[in-house]
Amino acid sequence: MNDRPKIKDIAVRLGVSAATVSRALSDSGLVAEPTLSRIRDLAREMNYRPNVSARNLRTKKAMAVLMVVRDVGNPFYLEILKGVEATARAAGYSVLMGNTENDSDREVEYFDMLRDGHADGMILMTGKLPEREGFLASVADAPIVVALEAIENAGFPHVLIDNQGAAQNAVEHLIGLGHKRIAHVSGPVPEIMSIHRRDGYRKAMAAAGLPIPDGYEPVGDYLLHTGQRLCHALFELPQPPTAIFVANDEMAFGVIHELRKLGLDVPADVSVVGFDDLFLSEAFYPPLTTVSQPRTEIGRTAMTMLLDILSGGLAARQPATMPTTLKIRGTTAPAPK
Amino acid sequence: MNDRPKIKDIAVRLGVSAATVSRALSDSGLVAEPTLSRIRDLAREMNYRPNVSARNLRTKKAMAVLMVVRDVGNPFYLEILKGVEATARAAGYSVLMGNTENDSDREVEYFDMLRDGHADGMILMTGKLPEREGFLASVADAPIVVALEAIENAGFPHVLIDNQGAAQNAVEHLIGLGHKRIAHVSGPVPEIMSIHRRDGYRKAMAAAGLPIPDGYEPVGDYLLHTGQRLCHALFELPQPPTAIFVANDEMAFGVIHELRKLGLDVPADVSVVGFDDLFLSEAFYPPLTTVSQPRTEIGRTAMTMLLDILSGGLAARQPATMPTTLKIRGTTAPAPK
DNA sequence: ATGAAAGCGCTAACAT
DNA sequence: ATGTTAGCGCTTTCAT
Repeated sequence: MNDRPKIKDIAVRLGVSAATVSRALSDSGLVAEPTLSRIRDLAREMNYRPNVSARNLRTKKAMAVLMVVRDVGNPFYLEILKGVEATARAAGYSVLMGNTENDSDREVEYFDMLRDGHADGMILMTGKLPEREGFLASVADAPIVVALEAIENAGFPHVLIDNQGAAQNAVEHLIGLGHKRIAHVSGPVPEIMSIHRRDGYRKAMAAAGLPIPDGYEPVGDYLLHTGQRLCHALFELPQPPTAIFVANDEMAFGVIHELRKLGLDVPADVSVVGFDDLFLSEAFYPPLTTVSQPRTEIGRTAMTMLLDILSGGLAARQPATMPTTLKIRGTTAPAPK
Repeated sequence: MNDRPKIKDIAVRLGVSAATVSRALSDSGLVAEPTLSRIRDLAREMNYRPNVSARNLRTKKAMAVLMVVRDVGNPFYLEILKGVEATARAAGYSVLMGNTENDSDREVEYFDMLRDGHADGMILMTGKLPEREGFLASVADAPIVVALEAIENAGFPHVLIDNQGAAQNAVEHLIGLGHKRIAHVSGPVPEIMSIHRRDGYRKAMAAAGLPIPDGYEPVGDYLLHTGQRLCHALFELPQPPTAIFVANDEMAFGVIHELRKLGLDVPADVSVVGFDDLFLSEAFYPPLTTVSQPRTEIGRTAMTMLLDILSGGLAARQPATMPTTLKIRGTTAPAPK
């Protein structure tokens, strides 16, 4: 296992030069037929694999891209990864996963991996840049595509969904069902994605002339147990809601779980809408009404953009916006009397 | 971004040799104090990062390990990844994710990544080796740790759970509740993990003197919709079960979803036990009774073993067996009259 | 304690 | 169409 053959071994055994072997193995079309086959055959026979470090050093490419997310633990990212991976593989790139856990140091680390040649480009899905002065300037011309989240004023190409529109649409569905007291469990709010979804909620409420009472917009963090906690708080208000629009499915599961503990029926007493459409959302009970995003497609698009940049193309300056659909399932029903 | 400083840049600016810079930056303890600090300061100031390809080429190490799973789409692996990653990072290694989707070609590809220097070692979680003659021999002495699944006759160190014992325990719980007609939705059955879980089921049934009627052991593949399909088939049998032990949570969700469609109540009409304890299993309705595995711990242990091998240590020859616990929640109840 | 020089395995000019 | 040569950026003998 450890005595890996190198190009020179093949060259010596065949009485040709290392360069010829290299050329033959890289489909350069510069090696003539008797030699070509002999080299390829022997390479296969010897189970030859080019040493990536040597090649990368020479070509200054890693043929790898970095996909950085804020939490690998969130299955939501997995399908995006699949889209990214499929597209990357087809182009001969491999994909490295980066996990920041919202830690600024780790964010920096992944940017460093770009600089030290670990990867050639990056798909960033953590709505922020490391908090260091001058950081933005130092990476402004790096091959980076931002997906799902937005990084403003950086000039990076983006792949987005219309969070505000989708949220508004979801809340309108609730309003159409006759709900008046609709609360919103939001994401971490300084972040753009959370703000957009909340804006959509507010816009729908305003358009319908519905008030947003104090305490109707608790701020969450996309985690299951936070959904539980915030739901509990909501029902200690003097006027609890009859419907809740939750910023993601994971928290929505927590909300529904807590509702059940409180003895409330979903959707008879309280309607719930989520956002993401996780693979379990339909099998959940009741099947979750939620906003579905084309995740694989998002991954594919982001990677395609990145490949474009990597091959010298100029990336689109306006973001690609992917369509969402509201999946109306079992957690929403007409408002109780 | 593209004009990355190299060791020589630092050396020139400081009037020292490249070798000294390299030594200073690698904590070799061979550089004296006035120089040492000057080098380190300048390196930081210039934001220097050693080029990994050059370093790896020279040292013949990648400082990376490969974690290969059969389906990145399964959230089950994410927590294991977290354990692996934490341990790896602490030792200065990064972790690459490999996804085989049960495709033999892709399996080979990841083994190749070991040979071409992409990674130094591998944590394998796909209960099988690529089907090529002589393959086992060709990788027998590679730094590989097998986790969750077993690869027999290969001499690789393993991190396992007692699948059979845990399964048996789960079924005994059902039996203790008075169930007689207990079915088992298994995993893909030529594979050892699936077989062990099924053996546990059979053992418990045999010990209680309970028969396993025809059709009571449908073979699945760990996927949600397969759980649905197999559950449906189970209830077309002349004597349907009153309890089902399902080989993983994902299929268990499908089973429960289907049960509901069939108008059957869980757990009043049918009890269900899963295996895995996914992060959503408790928030599911009813909260899923299931076998919980120490996932993070499994990842940590596997990576620790791999580090040990990588640093020249001899790996334990007998597998590390991690404890499981049966979480009794809301999907199991006494057998209906 | 530091420098000089060699070389990891590969690819890409530049010859021929 | 193939060989020769140089060098990617780093670490590591071997000198001094």
